[in-house]
Amino acid sequence: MGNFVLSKLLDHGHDIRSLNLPRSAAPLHCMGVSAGYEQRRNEVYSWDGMQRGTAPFLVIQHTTLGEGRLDYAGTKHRLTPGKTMLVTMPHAHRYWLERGGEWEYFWLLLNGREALRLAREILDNAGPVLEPTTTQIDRLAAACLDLLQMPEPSPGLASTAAYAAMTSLHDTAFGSRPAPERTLPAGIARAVSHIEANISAPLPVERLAGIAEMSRAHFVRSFGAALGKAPSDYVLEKRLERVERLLLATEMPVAAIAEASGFADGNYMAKVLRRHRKMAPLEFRAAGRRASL
DNA sequence: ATATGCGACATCTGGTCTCG
DNA sequence: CGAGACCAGATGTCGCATAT
Repeated sequence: MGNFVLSKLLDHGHDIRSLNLPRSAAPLHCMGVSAGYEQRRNEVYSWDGMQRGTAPFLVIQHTTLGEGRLDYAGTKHRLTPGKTMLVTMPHAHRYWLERGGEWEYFWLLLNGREALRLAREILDNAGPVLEPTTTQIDRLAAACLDLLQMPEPSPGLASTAAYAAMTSLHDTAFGSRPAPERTLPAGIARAVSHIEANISAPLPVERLAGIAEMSRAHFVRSFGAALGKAPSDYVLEKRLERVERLLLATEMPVAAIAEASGFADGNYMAKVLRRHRKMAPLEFRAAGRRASL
């Protein structure tokens, strides 16, 4: 009967660690910021989800002993051993230790768009309190231990640990059930289908926001929450997919492909392709042809 | 409580141009 | 056709205000 990694974490003893990583030139969207393993007893311990700034992040806290309390938008939960709490900030919730109580847990603090997107999906589906299987707990504990013990922290390693934690929670919340058809908010869905239908036309964010009937700032926020990436990134990906298809499936010249894919000219298209695929257009065409022989 | 709008900001990118 | 320098304008964010 497992929990091998969990016991290693318990052996590791109480500890807290914050990683102060430099801002990367190529941002990772699921990032571990800090982690810890602690015991609280007979003390005042309370966190309010509205009082922790406005920069969004999320906390995963898994109880190993004792009991914590969570008030999540009016619903009260008991956090007993084996239960994992997932909360995002800012949000109307509070978690605390009852007077005279005892609470032992390990926790991870993450940020990044993808981490928040996953958290939102999990919260929508399963709520803020999860009961992972033994294996899933071990995966969480391993991620926590990784963040605590990482000898030379780097954005990549911190992201790997954070992703491991989120995917464990994902499995807890969704298991192997088939995905329920994704329902995007109506405005975002309108914008997305407009993008797909008009990929060869200019698609400035301002106009997409108009189609979604939102302000530009709010549109970018909602789009990121729903799809895990910025609108311009999404558009660029769609354009690139089209460019690649046309390069491989047709003999169209570069300039024509650029126009058909929404790029102003072949020159710029080549620059983008090079940045994302490390290949010039005709090089990509040749390489693809070679690979399919 | 939550969703949305507003305006300012620093940063990034699309598009142009030159050259090989 | 492709690489690279350049920069106005576009983009993503933030803190805060307002609406539902």
